[in-house]
Amino acid sequence: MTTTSAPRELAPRYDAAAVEPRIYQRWMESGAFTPAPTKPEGAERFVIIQPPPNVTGALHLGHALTAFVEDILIRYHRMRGDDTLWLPGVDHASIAAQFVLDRILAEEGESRQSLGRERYLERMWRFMDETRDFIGEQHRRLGASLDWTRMRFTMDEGSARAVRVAFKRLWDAGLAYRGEALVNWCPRCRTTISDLENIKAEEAGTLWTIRYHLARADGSPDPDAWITVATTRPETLFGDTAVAVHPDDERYASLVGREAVLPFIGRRLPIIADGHVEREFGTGAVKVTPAHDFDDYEIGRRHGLPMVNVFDEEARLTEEAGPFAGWDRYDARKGVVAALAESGDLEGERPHQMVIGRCDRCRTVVEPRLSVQWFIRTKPLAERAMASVRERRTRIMPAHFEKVYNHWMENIHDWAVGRQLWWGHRIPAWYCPDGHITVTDVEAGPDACDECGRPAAELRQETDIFDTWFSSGLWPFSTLGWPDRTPDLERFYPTSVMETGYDILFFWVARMMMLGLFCTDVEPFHTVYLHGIVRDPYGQKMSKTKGNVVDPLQVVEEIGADALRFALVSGTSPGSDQRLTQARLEGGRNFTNKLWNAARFVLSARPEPMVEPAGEPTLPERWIRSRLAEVTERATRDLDELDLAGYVGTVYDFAWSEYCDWFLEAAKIDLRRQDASPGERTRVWRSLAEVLAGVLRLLHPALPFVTEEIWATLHRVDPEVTRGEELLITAAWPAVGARDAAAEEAMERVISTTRELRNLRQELEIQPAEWRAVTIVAGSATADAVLREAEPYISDLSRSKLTINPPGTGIPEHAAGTALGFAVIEASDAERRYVVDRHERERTELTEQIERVRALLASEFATKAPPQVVQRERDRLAELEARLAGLDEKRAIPRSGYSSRATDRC
RNA sequence: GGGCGAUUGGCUCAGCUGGUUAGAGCGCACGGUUCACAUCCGUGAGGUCACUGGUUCGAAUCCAGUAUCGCCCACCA
Repeated sequence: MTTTSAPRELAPRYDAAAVEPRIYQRWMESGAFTPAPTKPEGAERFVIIQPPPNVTGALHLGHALTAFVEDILIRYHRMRGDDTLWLPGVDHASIAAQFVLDRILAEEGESRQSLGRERYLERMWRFMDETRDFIGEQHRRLGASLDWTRMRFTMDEGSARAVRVAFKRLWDAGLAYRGEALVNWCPRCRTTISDLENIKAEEAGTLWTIRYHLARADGSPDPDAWITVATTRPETLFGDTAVAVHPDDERYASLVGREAVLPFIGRRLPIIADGHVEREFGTGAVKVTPAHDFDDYEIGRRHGLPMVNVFDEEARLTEEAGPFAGWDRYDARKGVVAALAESGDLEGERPHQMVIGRCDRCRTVVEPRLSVQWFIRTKPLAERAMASVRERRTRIMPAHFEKVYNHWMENIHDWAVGRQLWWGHRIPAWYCPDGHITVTDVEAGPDACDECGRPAAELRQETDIFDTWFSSGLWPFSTLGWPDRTPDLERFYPTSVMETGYDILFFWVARMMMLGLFCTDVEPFHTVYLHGIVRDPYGQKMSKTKGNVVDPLQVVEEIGADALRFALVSGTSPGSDQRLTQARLEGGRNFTNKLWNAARFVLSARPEPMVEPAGEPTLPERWIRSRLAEVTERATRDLDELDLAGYVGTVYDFAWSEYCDWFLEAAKIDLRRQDASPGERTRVWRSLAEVLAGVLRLLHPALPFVTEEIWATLHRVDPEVTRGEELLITAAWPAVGARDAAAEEAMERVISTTRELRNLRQELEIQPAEWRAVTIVAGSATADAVLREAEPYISDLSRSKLTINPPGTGIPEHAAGTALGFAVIEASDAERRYVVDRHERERTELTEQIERVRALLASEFATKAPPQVVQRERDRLAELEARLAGLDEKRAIPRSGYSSRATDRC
């Protein structure tokens, strides 16, 4: 670390861009991010395994939000002395990585094909080495206190082994199998994709109606008899193996059992009845293409139809398509339609809204494709995963996502885990020439075929790799050493909170639950915290194409990571989207600035010499400490309940509206009093500094940089205030102090009174700089005592030369009511007139209010509401009546004033 | 076709298990050159809590329905 001078003051302006990296460096050097070598005695576990960002990705606001939420929780628990681990990682993201590398290869004049598997993978690893640290670097800039010594990668050795072992166990348990099924195929990525990666949306299409001529006895088409089918995909016609109608559809009843002839190639198609067909749709007759449509596949299976594959892996028509063999699917569509039109068999076409699935990665229209694939049998896994949530062993926040989770789990399909890509974990299955399958978790592969004992040399490994989410699903424990029972696994598993966007609840959270329970017999985390999407100010999703993307790092450069963190976290609510506006960002920046300046004042106000504190604490001192106690309690509770916006808001309000607005101002007055002794000054300053220290501790998880920077100076200036704790990141979370209800109540009245005086001055258009004489007649003995103690504050903060009269002193007509008694302001006749009028209005209002409460108390409310609530209303009525009595009393008194009966208005 | 969520001052959002006069930030109006901060300070205006009905002594809050917006799931070619 560079040696810097050690200033005892803070710079006039907080320069986040300069301070933040320096502070981060200090944290790194302190080792604060890494858990102690052994678990501290009695410490509770708090562990978050970071959702690994894609290795190829640039940091976006979603990552930033995740990092901030997790960092706040980790810092909080670290300060509490819990056994804390936050483990970072990156995901190898098969398809996404391939996508990016393909582009790079294209620039280099190469391609996947030109390189071949081996050289391609070498190139990929080189690419990984170049980009792997990128996202971590960005997280460091955000202030994320991740334990970088435990950095993991879903393609590292540990993950690879976990993948093999998990798959072997699934295979042995009969939960992994290989079979033929219709899967989603992306013709551009040339791989299977999961249901989740197949993004469906309404699109405009065309519905064609086509005549299929009935077959005559010799199999030739009858030119005069036909059945008209409706289709949106004429090009799949070559894969038709039947025509289906509804069993109860009388229009076609006579045709069921006959055959139609497929145009172009003359295949004979049985006309079958199937309940799945909608009579109302199209013509009520549908061509059945089992190899290229999920519905038709089911029909085909029910009726034992042949399944004819007409597309190759790039969705070009195969030899099955006769004259159209080799055509692209969309060219073929046009060609088929044109040919049918020419032959007169195209009956009609009309525009049609339909749902089209596109590849999540490349937006290419997904093609259902019949192929032999590896599957995970998910039903039994899903059962357990649902039970965990139902029985509260894992809690989902917000709770309503439980329904979404259950619904998905209940309707889950088997998971097609194979991908026809190169970059990823290769499925550890070997085939022998006799068709036997051997699955092993041994990296080198099996010695021999499990079934027939053929030697390894004759076995051939599966070329498919796993869906990226398979290794991601093992993440919470593969990162801790599983399948070995490592000390880390023992100490840190299961983890505490899984924080991620609700948009990957199924992709990832659901799979971690299923695989976690299967592999480790325990839920991988206790709480799933789902955050929403960060949108632009108009509620639009951010996207590169819209050009409305906010780059977190740019924001950090401009206003600092703390400010961004404040903006994002104060707007977050689990499960809900938020809009990020300039105003919110400025709010964050302003708050760091406010803190900085408050601290700057505190540091500069330190009296010299510092001596033994002396004297009793003032009302503001007692008040602020009591308030800090309450805020500490609330902030702690908010954090325990994962209400982060609540936590930030609580401390923000306290710091700004109570500490800065009132206590700081009150303390200034005490520190500047001529008659204050050094001991008293020391005491007041200590209160100032200690409460500031309390605020810094409370705020550190939310605004780690600015609080740490202020802390450093505070510690240098007065280590007693920081209790000798040099670094805030490892300082103790504050304990809840004692409350002082009397002080809180009294100070509240002092504040109200001050406000009322300011308000009155403004209404009377008194110049802000002008000091006026004000006499306050205390409303009660208590108020009298409070007034005498608070006189300097009320005076100074309202620019009043204050005189305090005891209760019962005469109250002139132009006195104004305040929380502590009547205030008589030195005034001109016009001003007096104004105050008198003002009080007429007040009197009317008061009378109305009293009427309302009386009516309420006369109603059933009095007998049916809980006694406590009724009592509150009674108390309120008494206070209103007392105030009214005070007003009346005042009016009864001649202007000269004289003593009268005391009334307790306080 | 199912399901979920939202609807609170001009804008963005808080309002827990129903309980006084519904809060905040931004914006707006007025005022502020003193020793933390104009990235600030002070004062103020502004809300039939989407609508209809119900439960209740009492509803922004609970229930039912309606409307609008958004999202998720789904096998009408």
